[in-house]
Amino acid sequence: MTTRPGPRERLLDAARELTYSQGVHVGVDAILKQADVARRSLYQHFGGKDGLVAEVLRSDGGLDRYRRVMDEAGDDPRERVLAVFDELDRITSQPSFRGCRYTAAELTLTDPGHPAHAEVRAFKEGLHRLMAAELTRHGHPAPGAGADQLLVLIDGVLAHAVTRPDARPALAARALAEAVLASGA
Amino acid sequence: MTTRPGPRERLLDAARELTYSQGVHVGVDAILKQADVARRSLYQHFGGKDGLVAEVLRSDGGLDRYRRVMDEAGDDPRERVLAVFDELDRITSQPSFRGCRYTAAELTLTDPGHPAHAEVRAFKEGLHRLMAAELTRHGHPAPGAGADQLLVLIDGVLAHAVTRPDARPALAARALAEAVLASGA
DNA sequence: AATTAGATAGACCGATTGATCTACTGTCAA
DNA sequence: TTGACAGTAGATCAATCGGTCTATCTAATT
Repeated sequence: MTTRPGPRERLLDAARELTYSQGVHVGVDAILKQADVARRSLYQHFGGKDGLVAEVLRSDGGLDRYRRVMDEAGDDPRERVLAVFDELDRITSQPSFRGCRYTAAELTLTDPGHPAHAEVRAFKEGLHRLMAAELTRHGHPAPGAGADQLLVLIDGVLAHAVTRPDARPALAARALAEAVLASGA
Repeated sequence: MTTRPGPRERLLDAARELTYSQGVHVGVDAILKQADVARRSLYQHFGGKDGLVAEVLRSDGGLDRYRRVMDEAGDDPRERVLAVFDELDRITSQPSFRGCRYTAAELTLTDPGHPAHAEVRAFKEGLHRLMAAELTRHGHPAPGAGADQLLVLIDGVLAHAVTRPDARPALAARALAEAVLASGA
């Protein structure tokens, strides 16, 4: 049998799910109820709701997902980058898709001092490094600028698909990603 | 002297400013205070906070801004489209920039029945028509798909610039917009 | 001058927010 | 057995939320 995860893990899992489906403004009560955890445990482990939300973003493993998708696409940098947009098309086509967790946190949390902002920035910087590395291997003349373009495309897909998923923005972006890759022919 | 606008206009102005700088979760009290309007007037004119927020989006005139920017760029469709991204670069470089009002509303308001969602959709559909018209004049072989690409770029710029404004995402997107325009050579 | 509609001021409501607190339970090690 | 500790359960707190209410005032219409 599988041992039930500890309160800390249960809190993270519940918060991860609820903050995505309901937004970061879910009540603490709802998270506690779904995690089946005592109120005190939340403040013991994370100091408060802000700390929990930030830790959800930090431990989300979003970068690993991108890495895995690219690794499954093989060795060719071109195929690896394009595979990201194929995956985005799958993700944004699901009914449960509700936008990018990081962008949503950035736009929803008004307070500039909220610890979540640092996690969002760290994530996007990490993604930038990831893409720049691929472009470097591909022989792109300006991997940094090219990665900026890819990030705009990714964020654009995730933002636009919330309102107009039927437009299949990931496919539209895929074609433009080919243009980015063509820069380093 | 200029006559003071009526309560309805003052409410819209205050809500427009506060929902952008503080997010749509600003309290009704803050809006009433800044508008210097009685509580009752809000419910008389808009039925409630939801109605006010939706009307702010509907009456924002965002499409007119895009039209104006393009008109000031002259007649050439290519120049008109690229001018949009030059303007986006200016907007996203301002310290007061806090992201796209429509995307923020879409991501922040969890309730699918919120009247704001219809306004967001109407705005983006209108923008799509606007861009498709330019591409048609430009001789683009698939104006609808091309407009989808431009919208992804625009949303991407506005989403990405919140976290990484120094990357100048509008300039990165501008180069890709040229690729979109080149499709209809 | 009388009537009426719109605006103002502010008390008030129930619900919910995030957070703190005390008291109790179970487990494991010394 | 004792003590330490993490977790549970739940009362409780002040603050805030959106919304309704009554009462008063004002300005335009009749």
